Amino acid sequence: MTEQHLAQNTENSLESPTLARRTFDSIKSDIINGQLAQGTKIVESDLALKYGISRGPLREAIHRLEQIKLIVRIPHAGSRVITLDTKMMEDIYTARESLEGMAARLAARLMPEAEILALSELLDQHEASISETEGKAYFQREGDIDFHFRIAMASRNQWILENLNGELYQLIRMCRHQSGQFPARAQTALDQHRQIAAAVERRDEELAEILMRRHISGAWEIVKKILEDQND
Amino acid sequence: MTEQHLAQNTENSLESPTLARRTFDSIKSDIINGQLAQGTKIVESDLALKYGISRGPLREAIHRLEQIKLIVRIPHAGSRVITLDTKMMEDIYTARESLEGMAARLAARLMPEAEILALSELLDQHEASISETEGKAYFQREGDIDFHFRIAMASRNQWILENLNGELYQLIRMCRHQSGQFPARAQTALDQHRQIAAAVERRDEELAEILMRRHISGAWEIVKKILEDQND
DNA sequence: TACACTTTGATTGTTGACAATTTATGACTG
DNA sequence: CAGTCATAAATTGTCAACAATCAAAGTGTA
Repeated sequence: MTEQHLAQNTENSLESPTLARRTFDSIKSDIINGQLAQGTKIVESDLALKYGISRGPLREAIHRLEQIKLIVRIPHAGSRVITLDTKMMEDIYTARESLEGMAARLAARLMPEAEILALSELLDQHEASISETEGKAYFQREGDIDFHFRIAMASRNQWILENLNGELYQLIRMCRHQSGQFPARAQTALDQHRQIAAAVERRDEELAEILMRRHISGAWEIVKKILEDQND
Repeated sequence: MTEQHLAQNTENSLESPTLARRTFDSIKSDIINGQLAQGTKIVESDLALKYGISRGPLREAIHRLEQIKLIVRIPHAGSRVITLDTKMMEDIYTARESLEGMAARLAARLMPEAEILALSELLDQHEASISETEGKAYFQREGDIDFHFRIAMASRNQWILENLNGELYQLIRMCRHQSGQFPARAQTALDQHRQIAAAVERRDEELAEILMRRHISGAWEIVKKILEDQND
């Protein structure tokens, strides 16, 4: 277990100049893909040993993880990996609906033609990947996030971009991972993405926002059902 | 200068059990009300001395200040107090418009009657404070934030609440402070608040959201003018 | 004089030890 | 036997010293 983390560290050592940052990345992916289960108690000395570093940088990593809400922390009492419940996910999807709706509006106003073209090509790729023999569930997920990421980028709004990327998408990724495979909604999602892209291309801010909000609240309805079915 | 901070610390020592947290609060208010000017270089050892603590907890405070975007930080190069420019404030007001619009919608759906009543009484107080001889600019500002805070609370959405309180309002407070006194827009704002409250009372989600968004984008237009006038 | 290089100084990143606090354990008492 | 208090273990919070890194001052050369 130590070896894999060492490998990961040396692998990331180019992109993250600081030890705390690299550890943050490591723990983050460990949480997102479930290697650190929800509700796990975090003991600083144990984790420091596991990742082969001292408590100082580990502490910094934990604090950053707390800020993006992957870890819950109580002074003097310790910290645990977050446990996703339905209410929290609803809050997150609602906030995302609001923020990404605005992002779509801004994208319709500001996105350069070249980027719109590239977005359209991305959707073509997705179309192709759906036609291929399935099993590309993972690819579809990342493709979905990719589309939403580009809209967020196009908003040219730093605050919205950072919060979607840094916090909301992470939690949604985690939720998806824990909930296992999702139903084959890929075609529906792609159609909606196309409509949104079309609205952006027509510079129809109002429509772009409305469609994005519908798209996300629709996604939430499905996630919600899955979460509720799991609680049986 | 040391004395005031010591006083502040002992004052907060009941609510914040940890030294890092208290220092975080101290530096935060120092930044917001301008005692630490924008763009000031932050030197850890200096600040640690100034606040009478070690670099460890100070570092934690700085990291949290970075997360709420009051401090900008570059690895190995140090950190500075943020400098508010027009673009950043526009991003923040836009994000706020989106989030608080959603909050108003949720408030219209979920706010209990008792809270709506209390909200109405709050607005009565504001009305009274406006009638009084002026000079209550400070009070009006805090009153304004109070109203928006209650709507955010009523949304029952933890994520939205935390982000409005923890980050956006802080930056807006800071911007207001730096921009000096604002024009006497109190009556206009109060009227708009009343309309929003009325929409919430009627459980008209759509209208509540629209009115809130107009209210905030209107506020931004005014702030924007002031900021642009300052750049002469 | 301008430019590249080296070296020095200052500042951040990291570490391990120490202090303060909480939680768990167990004895004592009603 | 239940409940409460005191003690002990484990864990977090804090500190001061050490190592790594960056920015600037200074030196030498074309």
